[in-house]
Amino acid sequence: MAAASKREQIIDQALKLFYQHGFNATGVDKIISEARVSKKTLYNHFRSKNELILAVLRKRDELFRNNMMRETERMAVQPRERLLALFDVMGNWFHEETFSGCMFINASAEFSDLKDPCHILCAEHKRLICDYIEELAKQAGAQDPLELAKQLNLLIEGAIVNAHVEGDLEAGQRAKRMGEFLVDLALK
Amino acid sequence: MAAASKREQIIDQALKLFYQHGFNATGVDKIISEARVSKKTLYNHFRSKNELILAVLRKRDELFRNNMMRETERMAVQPRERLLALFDVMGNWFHEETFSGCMFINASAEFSDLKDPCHILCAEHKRLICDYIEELAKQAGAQDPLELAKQLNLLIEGAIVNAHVEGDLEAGQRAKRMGEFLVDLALK
DNA sequence: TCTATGGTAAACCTAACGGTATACCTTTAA
DNA sequence: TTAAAGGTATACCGTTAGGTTTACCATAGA
Repeated sequence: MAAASKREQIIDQALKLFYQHGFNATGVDKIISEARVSKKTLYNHFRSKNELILAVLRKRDELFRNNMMRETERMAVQPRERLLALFDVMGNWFHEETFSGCMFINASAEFSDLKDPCHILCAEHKRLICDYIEELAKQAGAQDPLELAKQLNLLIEGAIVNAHVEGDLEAGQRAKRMGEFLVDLALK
Repeated sequence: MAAASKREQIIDQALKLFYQHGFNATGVDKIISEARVSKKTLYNHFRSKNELILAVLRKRDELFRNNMMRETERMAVQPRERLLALFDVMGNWFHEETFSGCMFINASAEFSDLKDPCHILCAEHKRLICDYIEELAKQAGAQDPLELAKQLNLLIEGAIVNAHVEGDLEAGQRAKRMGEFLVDLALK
């Protein structure tokens, strides 16, 4: 099998395990066993477990944001409606069986030092999501697109935590109702 | 030294370490060394590391909510103002040097199974906080105190994540502005 | 005064951790 | 055809994990 494919195989399995059980709780032995590769192969592709974690987070960021944007733009056409569709996309995610919170919030909990490369990647991910919301807010003609984006982003993060910690699957709808007020306010 | 005191000593040090570095990343050897007790003593008081974690979470819940209520009620007298003072209390917390996010959100990330005793305790903590906000909302004469409480709770959780993951210390103020809007709406 | 009780240090247990080394096998391209 | 590249399994490394055991010491209540 091609090297690139092995690499993806490792990342994909590591992503599943890290997401479901956490980073420190998941050993490399478990990863190679699930990915059906040898330890040598893993260490050929990644210098250390930490490098693998970074690769996993980068892939997750890519997958998550692509999916978020694709779904949002599929569900609504007008910018204002797209801002609100964001909450529906989140709500659907909460209802998935494998939902286990936001991987980047989870990672920040385990790598809490703000200067830790993993934590930096998490902050970057959140910033990119905020950028996307700001772009939608601009298209919708918001008075202060950045402020609206930060507000909606805060609502989304609150909803994710609500859904994960308290198991409140309706958090997406609640956040959407709150978001509607803010969007109306920002667009009027 | 009295037994009860040793127990508290262990819990206090474990709390610091778990909060700063996470649960799985903190070994019992580190805890006993920092708490200056022998391993035997730790295992006399706690059946396992997991039991210690539960004890730590219970203590953190008690300390955190007591402080939250005390500070909120010290900062404002009128129920409406107390609802908003909650965000100031959070904002001040974010600015503390030792701030490392919400310990219960962090714990939920490492013990992601909803049926895990640790996760259950985290959900309970969040519910108790919501109960307190609901009580304030009732006193303020909100039309739907539970709904308002859930909304403000979501804002608080969003602000905590914002502050921790992105290092945005102004998240408390942003959440307060959003909260003001919702409180006005719920009281009119 | 005696004896639990609960403390101590330190050795020890097994299992798992992240990571390396060895030896061999398969694919692929010059 | 051959040799490099990258795969495999497996054994191994030192360290650390959670947890137990041993032997001894200090205090306090009957």
